[in-house]
Parts: sequence; structure tokens; C-alpha cells
Amino acid sequence: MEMLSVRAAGVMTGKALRPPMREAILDAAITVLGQNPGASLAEVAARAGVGRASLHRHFPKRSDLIDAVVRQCLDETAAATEAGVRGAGSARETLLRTLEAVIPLGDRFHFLMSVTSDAPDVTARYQADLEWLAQLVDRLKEEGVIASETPRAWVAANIDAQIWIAWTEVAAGRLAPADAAGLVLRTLLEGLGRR
Amino acid sequence: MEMLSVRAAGVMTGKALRPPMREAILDAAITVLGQNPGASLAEVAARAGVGRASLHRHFPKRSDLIDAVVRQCLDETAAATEAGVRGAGSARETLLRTLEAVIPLGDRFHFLMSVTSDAPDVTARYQADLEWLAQLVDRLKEEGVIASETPRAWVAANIDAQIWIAWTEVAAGRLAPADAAGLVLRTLLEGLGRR
DNA sequence: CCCATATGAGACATTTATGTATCATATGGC
DNA sequence: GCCATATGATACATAAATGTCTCATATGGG
Repeated sequence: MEMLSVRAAGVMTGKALRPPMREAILDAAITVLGQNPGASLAEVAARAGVGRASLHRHFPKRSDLIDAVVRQCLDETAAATEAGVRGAGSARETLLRTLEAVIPLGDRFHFLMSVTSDAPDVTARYQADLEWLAQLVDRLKEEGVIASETPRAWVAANIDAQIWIAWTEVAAGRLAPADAAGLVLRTLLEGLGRR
Repeated sequence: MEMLSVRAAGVMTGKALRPPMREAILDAAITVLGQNPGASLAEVAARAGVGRASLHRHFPKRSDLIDAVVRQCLDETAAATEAGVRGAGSARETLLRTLEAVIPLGDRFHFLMSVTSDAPDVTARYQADLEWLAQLVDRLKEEGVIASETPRAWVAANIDAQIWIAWTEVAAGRLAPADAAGLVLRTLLEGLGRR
């Protein structure tokens, strides 16, 4: 039984368990590099409350940190969208659930937009996400929720933009988190005009 | 009369006449720094087809270049919005004319968003633009074009986002320039839903 | 043709960020 | 209490961008 406790404490840190420090650095990186992609690693370390040397121990090169953050963001958004897809229902319901799950990850989303990664698996996953969104758009058109003439790229760009706007407004305290997804859905489908 | 030609040639270059080189550098800066705000001045100079030393002659410090680009973008957007406002008409017509004028300047808009300038007059002009947009939103609400309960910040953020989306789609060749403003207005007011 | 001015190219110093190494210390399991 | 490991602080080396300077050259007006 001691073996088990030892394992849980950190021997298997390879990937299953995440040291708290690594997580703190990744969080700081999302915030700092999201606001300013050219920020220095010293700023990231300071935000994480960590020495710059320790940061380099976990991520030897800047590109390693960027890669790890991108993977983290992809993992989180994938988990969120999977949860949204799992439950059955109409495409409109799927969209609403996905929005509820994804809006709180707006900063992750924004970071993924601002970075260009060269790792092939990363771009593959990114493409997969875009493909999934495209299929959802097609389902929305089939159900008559979205006008079928509207270009797919236009719809996708609008969804992305709305997610970012909603996250910004929530983060600024101008919008209640519980209202965000509904407002986005309404704006997307009916616009801002007087109904 | 020779004096006049001399003047026109460049003696009064202080502000009235713009040397072609300065313009080329500013254009290149908008493009390069718009895509990657951390790009080096060497990249900007190369894009402008100009030596790096010459760039430093016109803009001794990096911040000087940034400032000049910001001012240029503010000038252009101000000229465009003024033209949209001048003609009388409903707020909806004003919005449409403004969109037509501003969408082609989407990259200028995007650049202004991505940069934080510390010059006081720049921030003042930026605030003035935001104020003008807020007033237009109020007029739209008064006319019943936009639902009056919708928060002003939500409307403004949506307009900004639509401008950027439209510019991107036009630049990518997926949207005809002539269709852009109309599509934006329709999406803003009626959304993407089937009418 | 001559001259003033602007440019391009290159050398150079300075600054800033990055990456590496070392050492003292603290933390946590045993 | 002891020891392994991780961390923080510091110093150092390297790389890259920035800013300055000089010189040869071209351009355009007189």
C-alpha cells in the first residue's frame, strides 16, 4: 500500500499526474502570452510566482512551453466540446451546450488563434476541431436553424468571434456567466435587431 | 513660381506632403506588425523594400514607428467614418455607409486593437472613436433598429468583430467586396437564422 | 555639370531575451 | 534526523534586435 501512496505522490509524474508548478506555469503562460504573444519568459515566470530557472527546468526552450500550452488548450477545449456533443439532441441544443462549455475557455481559444505551431499533431488536432465545427454548421443548416445560403466560413467565423466577445464581456464583469451562452445563441441566430 | 515647384517638391515635407518612402514603410509596418506585433524592424524594412538604416532615419526608435502607424490608422479610419456620417439619413443608413467605408480598412482596425499606445492624444482619439460608435448605437436603439435592452458594449463589440470578419473574408477571396457591408448589416440585425 | 540631399550597405556598440550552470536551501518521504 | 529531489537566486554565455555611425552612390534641382 505504501507503494501506491508513493506512486500517487509523484513517481509517475511522467504524464498522468501534473505537478502543481507545471500547471501554474501553464496558466500564467496562457494569461501573459495570450495578452502579448511576445512577452518574455521572465514575465511568465513572475506571473506564475516561479523562478525563471525553474521554468527552464520544466520547459527547456521557449518553443517547448508554447507547445505545452497549445496542447493544454487543445485538451481543455476538446474535453469541453466532447461533453457538449455526447448528449443527444438537435444541432441547436448541441450548439447551446457547446457554447456553455466553451465560453469559459475563451482565453484558451484566443491563445490558440494567436499562435502558429509547427508540430504536425497540433495542426492535425486543430484541423479536426475546425472540421467538427463545420459539420455542426451543416447540421444546423439541415435543421433549418441557419439559413442554408450563408457561407460555412462566415458562420464559423461568427461563432468563434461570439465566443471571444462573450468571454471578454464575462471577464470584464459586464455579463453574467449564466447569461452568456444564451445571449450568444440569440445574437447568432436572430441578430441584434428588434424582433 | 519656381518657389512653388520647390515647395511642392519636398521643402515643406513637414506634414503636408508625404515622401513616398515614408508611406511605403508605414504600409509595410501595418501589414507585417499587424500579422505579428513582435516582428523585427528588419522584416518591416525588407517588406517595404528599404534599407534598415533608412527606416531608422525616418523613425529613430521603434516606438516612433509604432506611433506613426497608429496615427496613420486613426487618420484613415477617421476620414472614412466622417464620410459616412456627413450624409444625412437614418442611423441605419449611417451604419451601412460607415460599414462600407470601414470594412476595407479592417487591417487598420485590427492593428489599432493589437497595439497599446501610451501617447495621450492617441488614446484620446481612440476614446473619441469609441464614443462616436456608442452614440451611433444609441441612435440605432432610438430608431428601433436595435433592441433597446441589448447592452451597448455587446453591440459595439459585435460591430467591431463583424468588421474584422468581413475584412478577413474579403482578403481571403471568399467574399465579394461589394457584398461585405450588406452581409454584415444583415448578420448584425437579423442574425444567421432562417428568416 | 555641380551640389545638396537621401539612400543603401555595412560595421559597430548596446540592450534584451534566451539558455546553461552552479550553489545554497527547503521540502517531504523514510 | 537524514537524504533525495526540487526550487530560488545568481552568474554567465550566447543570440537577436535595436540604435548609431560612416561611406560610397544615386538622384534631382540649380
